[in-house]
Amino acid sequence: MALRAKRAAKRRAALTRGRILRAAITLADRDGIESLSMRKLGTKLGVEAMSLYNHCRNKVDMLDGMVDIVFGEIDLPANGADWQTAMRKRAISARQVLLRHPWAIGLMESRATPGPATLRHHDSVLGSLRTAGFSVDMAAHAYSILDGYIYGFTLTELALPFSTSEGAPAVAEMAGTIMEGFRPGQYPHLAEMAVDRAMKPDYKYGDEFEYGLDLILDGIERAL
Amino acid sequence: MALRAKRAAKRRAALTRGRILRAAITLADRDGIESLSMRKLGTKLGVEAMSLYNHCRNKVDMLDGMVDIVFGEIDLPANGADWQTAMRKRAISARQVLLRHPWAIGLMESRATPGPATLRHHDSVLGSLRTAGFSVDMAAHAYSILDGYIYGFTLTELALPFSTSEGAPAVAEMAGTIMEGFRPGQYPHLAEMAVDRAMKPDYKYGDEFEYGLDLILDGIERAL
DNA sequence: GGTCCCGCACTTACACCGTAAACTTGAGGA
DNA sequence: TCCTCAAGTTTACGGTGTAAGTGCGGGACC
Repeated sequence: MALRAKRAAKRRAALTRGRILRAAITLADRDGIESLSMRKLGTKLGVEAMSLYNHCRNKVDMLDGMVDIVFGEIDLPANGADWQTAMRKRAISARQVLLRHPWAIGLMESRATPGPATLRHHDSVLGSLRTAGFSVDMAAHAYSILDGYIYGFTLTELALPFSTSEGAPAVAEMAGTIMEGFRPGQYPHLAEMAVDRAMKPDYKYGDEFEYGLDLILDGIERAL
Repeated sequence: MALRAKRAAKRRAALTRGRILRAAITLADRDGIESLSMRKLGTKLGVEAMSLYNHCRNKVDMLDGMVDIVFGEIDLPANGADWQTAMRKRAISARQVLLRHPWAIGLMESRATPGPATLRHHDSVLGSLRTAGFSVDMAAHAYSILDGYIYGFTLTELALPFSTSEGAPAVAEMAGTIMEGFRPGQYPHLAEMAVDRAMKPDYKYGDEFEYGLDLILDGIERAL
């Protein structure tokens, strides 16, 4: 009866696996994954750390859940479009999601058990390719190369010592200070690259992404 | 004078940044990076944890050093060969090194300060491309796409729930048990892929690597 | 309405972590 | 011989994940 009202009247909304995971993602986005602890997460939810263990088997299980939510944020390939535009949109969405949650890509390494959103995503991508006429082998090739590129590019991008959103001034400065420490001519090609590109005022490494993506999509089409 | 002999006569060989880093890499390779602690590393070297801080500013500095050593293990592109074979060999070497040190790829994400071996490697690759006639822009494109693919593919490969060396039986079994939990037809394309490929006795995901690599190399050549 | 049960949050405790700060020690140079 | 100083040790502190036990409050039954 007034069960709902009573629940709401309790000092805090009911703790839930979903609520925990969402709060954990928010915290990880803001402060980085290495600073995410059960105690801090509990505090944020107005609860003791140990209460979280009523909803997550352990921290690893929680991280699994977080990764699966992130995967769920990636756009699934649209059904109607041709495979190239479908894969292109999916790749761009995936990169955006991974940039939004920089910790997620580093976690993938150790996630052994894919969650439902992850599986649904994979199934949907494979379905899109098969519908477009890809053989099973060719779909596997295409998926492998595309996902490899998406993850790897974004990983590299995140490793760069500046936030992608602030952009050019930061990287120019950074490249400058890094190069200062060298003997002149020690890394000539690196220096050339820095002067010609990285230190230009409108340089954004992220712009490279679509160049490589299109090169790969062309290559796949030709291989069909 | 007999300084050398005296040093050697001390109960243990002198502690050195290099010796620490090599021991840390061995430990990380064996037990995983998350289990590498200063105390365990000290014990392995016959020394207290705090002694390590005489040679490494802190743990992050030590991890930086480890990553740089790993980078140094990757073959530099040979000078004489044409750029395609040079890049091909480098990519294959990089994948092998990263598989040997699975923790390294996850660490790259947060390394802000590249070490000397890392810089030398980048400079050498860029030099190889520029010598082959690539423009600065085209060299940047090629490097970005190749490295993205190498890291991403290897990351994906490491995320698979089986060691690449043991190969087919493990993944077949794994794919089987994962699929068991689903409603039939829930992930039809995933199931098709599993049956057609992953559960075949001689399936190795690693074989995909060179397919994608060659597709990318072809694409780059055509873009020249 | 009274009773019981049990889910869920809490408390306590433990082993481990990175590292700051103060100490000991032993060899090299003056 | 004494001083200096680099390099290893000891101690300590605040943090971590989580096992184990406690207690409360609402829902379900008699």
